[in-house]
Amino acid sequence: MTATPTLPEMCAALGDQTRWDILTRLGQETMSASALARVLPVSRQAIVKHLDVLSEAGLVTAERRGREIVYAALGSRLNALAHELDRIGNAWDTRLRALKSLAESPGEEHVDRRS
Amino acid sequence: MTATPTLPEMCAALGDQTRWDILTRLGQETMSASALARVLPVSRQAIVKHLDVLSEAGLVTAERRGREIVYAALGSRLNALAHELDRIGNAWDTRLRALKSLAESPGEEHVDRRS
DNA sequence: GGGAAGTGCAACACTGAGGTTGCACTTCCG
DNA sequence: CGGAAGTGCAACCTCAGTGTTGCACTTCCC
Repeated sequence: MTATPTLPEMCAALGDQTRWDILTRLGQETMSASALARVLPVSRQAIVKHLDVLSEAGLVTAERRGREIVYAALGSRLNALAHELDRIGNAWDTRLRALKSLAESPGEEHVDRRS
Repeated sequence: MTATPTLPEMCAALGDQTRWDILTRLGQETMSASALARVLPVSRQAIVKHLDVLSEAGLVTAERRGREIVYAALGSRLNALAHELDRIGNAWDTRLRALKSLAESPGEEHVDRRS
């Protein structure tokens, strides 16, 4: 068990569509890298790299089964991350409420920076 | 309010150290891009780009205050993401438990794919 | 008015993430 | 044995993300 990945590292591991495709499959049934490559529109080597990232993040387990290696999605790290994010989100909002309750200056114009 | 970002998109927005630096600051006090640039070791333009990403993900709010734009960290989206991740994590683990309880074959060798 | 502070826009550079292909090696099994 | 299936390793390519600099424009305020 290597050092627990940092928060940005965990999120980065989850910040890729292909990796979610893999995780979704592995959440339904355990599969090998080759089996995943047959199902997903990427090469086996690409899948292996993603599995390495996911393994490093503690999101999948690898289990050798004779000639192949079977992977499975692991929920515990995801739950741990969820708890941490929830805690942080609550902290932000409580601070915001505290500021608003004592400042509450009018005439504020909201800006939409989204394209 | 644009379309809600997908799960990988949300995670990708949170998968960068500099953005967490920004969010941490904005979670403590509202600041402008220039103010953040004075505090963090990156240029203002880099900060602006990050703020665009964060705004797109609904993680910060922008409020024009005269000549400057003040940003604040917003927890609601983070909480929503946390709930979704928690739900998914639980689903994975229940499936794993179900499989293990009826397969339970011995002689399994665990492989460590981490470097 | 005019300078200081803040933002907006554009062009550019660099690195790393994601993906591919090719080949060698191990393992299963007819 | 020998082929099929699976994995391991390495070189390579491409592009988007992160960051920079420079300049024009708006806003505040002495």
